[in-house]
Amino acid sequence: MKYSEAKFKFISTWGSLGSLWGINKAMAQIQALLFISTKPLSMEDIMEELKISRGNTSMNLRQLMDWGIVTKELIPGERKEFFTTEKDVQELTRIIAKERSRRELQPVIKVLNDVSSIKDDGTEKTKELIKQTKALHDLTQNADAMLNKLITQKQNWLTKSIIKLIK
Amino acid sequence: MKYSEAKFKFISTWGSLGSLWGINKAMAQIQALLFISTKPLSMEDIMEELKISRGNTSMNLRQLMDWGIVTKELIPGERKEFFTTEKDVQELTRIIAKERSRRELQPVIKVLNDVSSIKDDGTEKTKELIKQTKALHDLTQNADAMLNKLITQKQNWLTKSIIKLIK
DNA sequence: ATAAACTTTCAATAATTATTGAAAGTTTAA
DNA sequence: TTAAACTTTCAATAATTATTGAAAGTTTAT
Repeated sequence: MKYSEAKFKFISTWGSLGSLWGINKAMAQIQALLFISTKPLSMEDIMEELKISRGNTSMNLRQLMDWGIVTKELIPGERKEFFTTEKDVQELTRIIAKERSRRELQPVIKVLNDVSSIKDDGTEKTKELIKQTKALHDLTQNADAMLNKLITQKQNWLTKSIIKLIK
Repeated sequence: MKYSEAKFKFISTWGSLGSLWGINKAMAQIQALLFISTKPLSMEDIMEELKISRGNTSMNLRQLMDWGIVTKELIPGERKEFFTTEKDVQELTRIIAKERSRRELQPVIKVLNDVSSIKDDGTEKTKELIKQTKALHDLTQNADAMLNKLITQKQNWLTKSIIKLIK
């Protein structure tokens, strides 16, 4: 397999995996491209490589920046903006976990909590609704706790990195 | 909050959370409805409750059965087929984890593995591609291992259930 | 074998989501 | 202040995905 073929395959595969992370194709592909790039890329570079429009690139770069995955890099003497992505995969995982929890899990936990606290009128169906909603509430809560654990490990990672630096 | 309101809220919330699990709205809503139902439901019941067409109901029930989440229940004296869902939330999590791993993670692991084994021609960009693809390969592998761990815990769960039964 | 009761399939259609491109907006250099 | 270089916005359009409904298929009872 040649480099260009491998690169293409990597970008498109990672792009389609995006749905697993809850991010769209273009977003995932931009991230993938930056991920294997050895230097920051401009909007022009990205448009060119991925054959996507300026608008699309702009919007998805912005979203990636909102998520905290991509950052602007200012290159002295250049008018254009350049972009890089978080290169540590573990860190990337943490960022995504945190964002998805905040955006998707939290609202669900709230609703499940509301629903599971309806008045128990003693009928079987009400009992079942309460019981099962509570079970899901626990599960979702749990998933959130797991994500949070992942996130707090960031502290350790950061600490370790700093220790490594000052040693 | 009244029962019917709570029920509706629960079904629609769980339905929209479906995307988080990688299943579509109707599929998630059918599962939610069965989840809080105290008795098996027929296709007719489901169509009626969720206001969806016969075809849609049929296709999504089938998919849920493919996933192993929903099972047909034969009720003596009834011509219609009735359906129930796995009621144990943990078990549900395991089934979904397993299916998603099989359907989505496995193919990605394969591609990442292929890509990361391209010939190292010594250039910086090739090195970066190999390095980063390997990192993602490890991550995906890891995610898969986690899901598998979750799945094997099923054994314990089963054992416990059986012990509980025979005690 | 027939017909009623039910389920599945699938082409057509609707709903949703992603993408484009050009106009409007912003920043920088001179 | 002007204009060139660049980015953002957003209405229009394209692509994708979900849903319908009716015809075809299957099963069961007589």
